[in-house]
Amino acid sequence: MTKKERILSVALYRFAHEGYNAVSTASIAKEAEVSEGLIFKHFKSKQGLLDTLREELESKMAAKVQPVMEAATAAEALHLVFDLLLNVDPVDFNYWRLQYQLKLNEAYEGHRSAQLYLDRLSWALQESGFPEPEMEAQLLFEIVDSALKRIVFEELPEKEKYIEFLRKKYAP
Amino acid sequence: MTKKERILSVALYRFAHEGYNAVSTASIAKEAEVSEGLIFKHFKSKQGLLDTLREELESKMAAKVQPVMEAATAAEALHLVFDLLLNVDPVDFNYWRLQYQLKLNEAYEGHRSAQLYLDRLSWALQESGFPEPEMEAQLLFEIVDSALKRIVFEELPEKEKYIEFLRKKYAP
DNA sequence: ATTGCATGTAAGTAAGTACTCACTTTAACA
DNA sequence: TGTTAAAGTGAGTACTTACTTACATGCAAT
Repeated sequence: MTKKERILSVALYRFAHEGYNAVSTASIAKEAEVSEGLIFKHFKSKQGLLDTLREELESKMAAKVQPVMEAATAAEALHLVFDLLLNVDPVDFNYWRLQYQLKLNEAYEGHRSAQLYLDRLSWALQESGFPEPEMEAQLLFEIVDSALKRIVFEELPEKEKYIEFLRKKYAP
Repeated sequence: MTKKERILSVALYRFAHEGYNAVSTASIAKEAEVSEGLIFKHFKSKQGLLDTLREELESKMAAKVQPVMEAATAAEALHLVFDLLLNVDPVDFNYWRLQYQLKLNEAYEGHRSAQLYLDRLSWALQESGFPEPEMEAQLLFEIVDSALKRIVFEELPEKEKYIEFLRKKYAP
């Protein structure tokens, strides 16, 4: 692990758990055992450090969603939505926690890709015979999002049971 | 409006929109047009100011949930869950936004009263014939919570339509 | 009248903030 | 082997932070 990677790793953990503003560059440097100046050599500013983490986060999000976007049939797409929840890698938990931190403040641009995902859900639900596919898609989106949140914050002990319970409602 | 109330009002708005750590006592004092020292006279510390807001928030939450807890029948309880969403007072939006800020970090003690609310939903859903009332209650809780979130962050334009869509699923 | 007390302010303080700068070390390569 | 560029440091910068202190004002009760 290079020093640069150590900075990123510490920053990800601290930003995800305590929030961007609560964490100082000095404390990141100390925990990563590097000089504070090195943070600014590599990332130009504290915001630049966050931006780097956000880029990593966004590519992870895109990869996660891809199977649903590329599924051959509507039924398969709906099935894969729940696989996505079953397969969250604990190594990535802090990236998702960071996402929930970022979503709160700034108007956060997950909007563009989120709309494509919503449209895809809407299409799949219509194909599957749901009478109000658009609202149903919005609801399903919120359900999956809140389940993901509970998973990464380790508040969902009976994960598998709960996900199967959800799946029955949309992809029986 | 007394100076004390002005401090609380500015702090609520800023904490809710920007987050506790991003807002300085100096900037609160300036916006409320009082001296910075007065904040510490009244609230002892910045954390004390937040605690005061949190107490107000908690009593507002208890009042919101009360009708559901005291409903005579299960069907009425479920019906009232959605009224709760329809009747959120825009004047209180910042209190709910603050709640979503606080929930993220600290382990936030909404847990005790949340469990009572969950038990109540579980009971109502069982009475209404849902086969898995506990998971269904958990799900309903998340659905209502995310709808409230979208309402107070003004991301739900067709509020009434969406709430009726939800109500049909639980209290037809 | 005088005490006491809550409300209020202006001007501090020490510690912490993000960030810079002059400098040294490391390591690949002509 | 000497040159070059990146990686890395540690001590500084100007500024902001939460909080304190000394002092002023109005006002009710003794």
